[in-house]
Amino acid sequence: MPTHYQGSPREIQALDTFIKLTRATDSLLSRLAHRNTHPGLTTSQFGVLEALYHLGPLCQSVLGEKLLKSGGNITMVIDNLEKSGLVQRVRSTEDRRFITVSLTEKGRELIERIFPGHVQAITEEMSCLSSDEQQELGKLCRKLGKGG
Amino acid sequence: MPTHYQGSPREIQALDTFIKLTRATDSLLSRLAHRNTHPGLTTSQFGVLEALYHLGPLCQSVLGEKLLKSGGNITMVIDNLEKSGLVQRVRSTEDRRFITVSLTEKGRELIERIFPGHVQAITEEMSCLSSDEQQELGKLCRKLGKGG
DNA sequence: TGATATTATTTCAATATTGAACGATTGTAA
DNA sequence: TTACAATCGTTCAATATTGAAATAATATCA
Repeated sequence: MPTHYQGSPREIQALDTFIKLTRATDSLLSRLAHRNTHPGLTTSQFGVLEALYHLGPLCQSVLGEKLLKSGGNITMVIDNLEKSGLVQRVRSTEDRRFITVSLTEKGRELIERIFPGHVQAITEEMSCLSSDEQQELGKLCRKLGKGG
Repeated sequence: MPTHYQGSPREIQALDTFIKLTRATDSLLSRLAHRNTHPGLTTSQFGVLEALYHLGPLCQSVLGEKLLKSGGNITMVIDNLEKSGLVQRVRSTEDRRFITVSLTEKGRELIERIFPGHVQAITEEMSCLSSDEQQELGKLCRKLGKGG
């Protein structure tokens, strides 16, 4: 999307880079979504299962931090995963404010089964970049992600 | 988020790069959202106004392509912008399937007023990367966005 | 011309997402 | 200890988002 914005060269470059970044990410996520790499799960649900799979049981607030989502959102996504029998809630006995969310057997079995296909799809979609380019992209994103 | 995934080196690198990319973008967008650079507008609404401002009047399907959103979504976002009096719908007379969406005076005045602040916020958030780094990031994103 | 396919938009159900308000619980400090 | 502050999760209203089904209009082709 061209912008024609009359700003300083620094602003124009920042805006141009920002647009390329967000469009590339949107486009990549959209292509991945259409591969149906996690059938029967929404992207958010898949993200929660993946986090619990790799990090172990987590309370909802930590889950929200990891996934960069609000508390209200986590409550709803966990609700739906719980209805599907993929995760379980256990209220902590030491501090009764916390609820620990963990995978059920069904949830673990599911994420273990579909995760390899997910990785393969990502690998294919990233294959337009060489190994060196991926390395460089990762480095720049790491720097940008931490913020100014 | 560490993954501990036992895949080929190629898969591990792709997954690592993918995670860094999506987290950097999420984090950047989240930081921008908290700057309240488009008060009273959602991010989607701002995106529509911005597109119409830079590209001129567009029909809804083209708007959906530009913004990478579904038709149903565009209908709702335009509905809300129309209620706010920021855009107007006009059904095409040549081909009555099309609806042209354009900015109202109020909409144009608004986007003209808030766009500079939006650009400034982006410039500040991107300032952790040098000009050369932004150039490089843009190039890599451009390549990735087009897909494998 | 008439049947069929394509395209643009709307509608709907389900889920996501946020921010604010709220209740429950725990920590803190006078 | 008692008031106050902070934290965790839920609820709610509004909007977003998708995909599928439905409608309307146009294009194509036999």
